[in-house]
Amino acid sequence: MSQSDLRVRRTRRLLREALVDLIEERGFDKVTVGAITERAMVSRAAFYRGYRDKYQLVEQVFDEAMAEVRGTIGDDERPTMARWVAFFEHIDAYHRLYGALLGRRGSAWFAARMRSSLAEMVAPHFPGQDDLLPAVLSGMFAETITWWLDHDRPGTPQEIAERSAGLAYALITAGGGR
Amino acid sequence: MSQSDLRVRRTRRLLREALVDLIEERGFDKVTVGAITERAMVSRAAFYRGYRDKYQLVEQVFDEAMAEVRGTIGDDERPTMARWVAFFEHIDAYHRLYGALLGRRGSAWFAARMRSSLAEMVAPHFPGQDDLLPAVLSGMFAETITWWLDHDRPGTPQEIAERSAGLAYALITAGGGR
DNA sequence: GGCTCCCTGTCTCGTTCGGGACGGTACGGC
DNA sequence: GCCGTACCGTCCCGAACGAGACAGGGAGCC
Repeated sequence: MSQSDLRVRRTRRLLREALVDLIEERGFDKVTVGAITERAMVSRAAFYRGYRDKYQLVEQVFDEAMAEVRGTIGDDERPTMARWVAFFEHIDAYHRLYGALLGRRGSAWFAARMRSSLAEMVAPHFPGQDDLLPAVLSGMFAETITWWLDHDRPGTPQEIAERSAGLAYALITAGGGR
Repeated sequence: MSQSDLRVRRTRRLLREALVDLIEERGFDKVTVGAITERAMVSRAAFYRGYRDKYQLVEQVFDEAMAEVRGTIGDDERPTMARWVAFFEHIDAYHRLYGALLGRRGSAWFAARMRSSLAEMVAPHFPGQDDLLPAVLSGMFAETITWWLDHDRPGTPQEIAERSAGLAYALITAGGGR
């Protein structure tokens, strides 16, 4: 019920945008709940009705974005080039969010969380193995994204997707044989 | 009381921004109340609690901006160059609003209203005369602003202020002698 | 040790808001 | 003609919200 209430969706959106603004301005560590709510024109009480703290806000914003990209990419297919491209197009569309969270002003806590999320997305493609390869792949992947965003996204999403895919396949054929 | 409620101020701001967006996109005439509230993430009921119709929204947004510029310029001084510059700096800061309202996609109704507002600002400087000179001055003034905004504000506010002031003084010395 | 700030997280009460339905008007297609 | 569609403007009621106060926790400074 309340999930679809326009006020709830609006509050979430305003808080999300204020969060990204403030991370860009002063870095995640220096962002306070009061500053977020002031920028968002939302009361602190409303913030705490929806979130435990600023960390949970980041998690939820991130989860929503990941859910969206999972939806557009699809779950059960093998990794094709179209899916790589779709992923980087998603990063491109949300570049302010990811750049703020993963960049120099982001938080190490979140970067680690993102790597583990990526590992979970990758792992099903390598059944019956331990989780070293997914972990390394996701680390490489996260690093590629961070580099791309920190350098203001040079080239098109297609190009960076192709380069990233090339690196990943090299890693898989080299170390994936067991 | 309710004027200072954060929700009221937020609603006004969201509606104002949505209005400017939509005028830029489709022109004032094609903007509906439903489209404004949808873009602003505000209910139609909330809109009608605050405004009679879209025209009153524009009027109030415009009145707020004019009140602000009157405040920064001051009321009782003679027109100095500093005041001309301050005025164009205001136009510059709110260029999306004025560009949307006065430009090709704006409304003739509003442009006329703006001219008469400018005439009211100018008239006190020419006491004891009929109102032809203020009317002509404000028309020229409005035209200058419209031209500047439609051409993406070439030059600095200072430069356009100086040119505009030069034109105005020429008009005054020519026709103001009576 | 004190003291002052600033921030956190929680709560209550009165206000504003959204959902949704209503009747009315205008326009266009068949 | 008679439909369907779209927008307007108004209303009620329950839900979300803001204001403001509260206790508690650091960090810095004298």
